[in-house]
Amino acid sequence: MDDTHAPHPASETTLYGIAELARAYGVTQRTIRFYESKGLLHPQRVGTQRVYTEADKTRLGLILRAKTIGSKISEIKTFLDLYGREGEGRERQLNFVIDKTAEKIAELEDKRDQIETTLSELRVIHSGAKERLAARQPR
Amino acid sequence: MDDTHAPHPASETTLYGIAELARAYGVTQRTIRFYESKGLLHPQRVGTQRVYTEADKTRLGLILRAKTIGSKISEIKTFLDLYGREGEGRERQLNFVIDKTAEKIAELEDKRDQIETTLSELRVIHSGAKERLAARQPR
DNA sequence: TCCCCACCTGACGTATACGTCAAGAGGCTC
DNA sequence: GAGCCTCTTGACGTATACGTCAGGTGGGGA
Repeated sequence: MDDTHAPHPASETTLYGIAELARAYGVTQRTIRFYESKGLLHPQRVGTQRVYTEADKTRLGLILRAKTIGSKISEIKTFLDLYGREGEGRERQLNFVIDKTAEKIAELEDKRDQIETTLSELRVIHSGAKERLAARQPR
Repeated sequence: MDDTHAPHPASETTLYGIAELARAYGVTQRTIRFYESKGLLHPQRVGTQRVYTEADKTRLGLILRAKTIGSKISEIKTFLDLYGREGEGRERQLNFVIDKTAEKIAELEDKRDQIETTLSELRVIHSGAKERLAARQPR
């Protein structure tokens, strides 16, 4: 019965070292430690070493996605809270979640629209340049 | 015939001072000068004072939009070149424009998709919280 | 003419997001 | 048990994007 270290099933109890996690997302270990220092991650420890669960991994994924869509790290903290705090039924909490999500939604919709505008402009430039190139080389 | 300073038509020859331009976009004069120092703007001068044309204003608008969708200033420079360089027919230029626009388009489409993903998640959280709040207050 | 106002150019300060050593500890292997 | 590898915690360095003085200039208005 030597299945104590079976790594394949990637079940809910799979654990990761910092190096694995870093490779999984293409970030450095320094980055992961930095996020922890900012209160975004709270891995367990085995002695001094950090051990990450599947949930931690998911959380890091959310952090990185939040970053690429333009959130600052200080904002990401409350952002993550929204994902985690749904369950809380206290009225103040609910109102907080409702307000903050509405705010974020409006913000992201605006950003998406600006991206769409830019996209259509870039497509015009792109196809225009292609046509002009084709015109120079009739065959 | 004292129409030498008619400011209303906002025609193509309307000129702006740095203060007006700053107010128009809600940025500081420092920011505008900073962008100039990075080669993003090239206003005319009257003595030492900067004078901006309608084209300069449009350009600043593009810069700010590029910023909000996540471009770094060093990237914005080549980005602006794409908008201006369409006319150039030299083959290398055309290929450069085609490649760079394709690159940017792919990048922005990816970012837009991540925003859409986040938006739907936030909408779920938002309406979920609203329902739960309604359930606590039957009337 | 004096003064204020808006503008100018450095130059240094600041917040964010990490990168990069330095120095040390625990575990594996030969 | 010596070397090597991976991980750890500081601590300082760096790039970006401005903010914030300090000190100076030119044009009006009272």
